[in-house]
Amino acid sequence: MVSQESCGELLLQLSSTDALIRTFKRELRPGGPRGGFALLAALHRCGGLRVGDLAELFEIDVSAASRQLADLEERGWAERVPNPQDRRSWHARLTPEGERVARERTARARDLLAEAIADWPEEDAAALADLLGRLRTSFDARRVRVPDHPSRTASGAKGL
Amino acid sequence: MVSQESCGELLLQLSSTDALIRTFKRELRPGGPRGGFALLAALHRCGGLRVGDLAELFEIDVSAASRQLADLEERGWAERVPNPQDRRSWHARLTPEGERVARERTARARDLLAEAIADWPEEDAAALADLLGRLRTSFDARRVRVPDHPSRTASGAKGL
DNA sequence: TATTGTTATACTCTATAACTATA
DNA sequence: TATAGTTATAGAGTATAACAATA
Repeated sequence: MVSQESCGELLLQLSSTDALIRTFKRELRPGGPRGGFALLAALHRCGGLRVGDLAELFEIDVSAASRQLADLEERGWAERVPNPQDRRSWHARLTPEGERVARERTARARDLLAEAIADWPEEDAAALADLLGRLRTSFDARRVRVPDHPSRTASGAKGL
Repeated sequence: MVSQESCGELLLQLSSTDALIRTFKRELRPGGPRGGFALLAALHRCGGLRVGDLAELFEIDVSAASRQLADLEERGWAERVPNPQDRRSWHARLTPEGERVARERTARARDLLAEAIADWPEEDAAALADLLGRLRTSFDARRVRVPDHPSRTASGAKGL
């Protein structure tokens, strides 16, 4: 059980992290396309994903995921391949050029982060990543228990 | 020094946290106004703040902060009081009704978070809050070293 | 009838630029 | 001339709703 004080403090830091992420994204933007970079990274990491998977991964509506994927296709970075098991859906995957861009962009983001926490001990960075992962897991579990979002069934990939 | 692997993993978890925060905000929205809740909480916590302080706190442009504050004023939750030392700026503060709303909304957010991490040990929640705070500090320090954003001088309140 | 996905539309939020007022 | 803030405008991103196709 977590005390009210700790929850309040964590809430505060999450708000601060929201601002941090916004700035991080903004600084990552110049010199490259912005919309759908997160999708690009997910496809780079996970390989073939359906539109519904992407929507669930980023907790956005399917329509938003569809639009972002279309954007990646227009840039020649992603393509849809037919899904023989279910012809309603497709598997989205990166083109070779998309893979190249994904690698380049991911490296830039990682370097930006590395620069900021250069003086951190290794174990702190690992601990933060671990705790954030568990926070996401706890939140996803809560949403399943409270079925206010019937459109989200929490069936698929969650890791990113 | 943090390894490339840890940085990559942390980057991944930050992306996931971005999605988490988006959902958290969305679930907090119904039953109340959305825009500017973060400002409301900041004013509730810090008391009188200038528009520039708010912009810096949330890493948004002054114009965005100005607009959000105007929104709070229209709802009767905030007001500007003159600053005798510098008549260009004002101190924004909450009205009694604004204080009430801020308390109610903060409590709801805290409960939502508390529900999600109910089975966490106290020390993990505290550790996560601490690490997120240090992440923000590290990022702010980096931005000062690399003066690409002359409009941000990193002089004021930073805690939220 | 339920599910997967697309498109059209409206809304929220932010950045940029031009502007006013004060230091 | 520099700083604090406001307003107008444009852009990015998301949600809602209506729709088509398949299971």
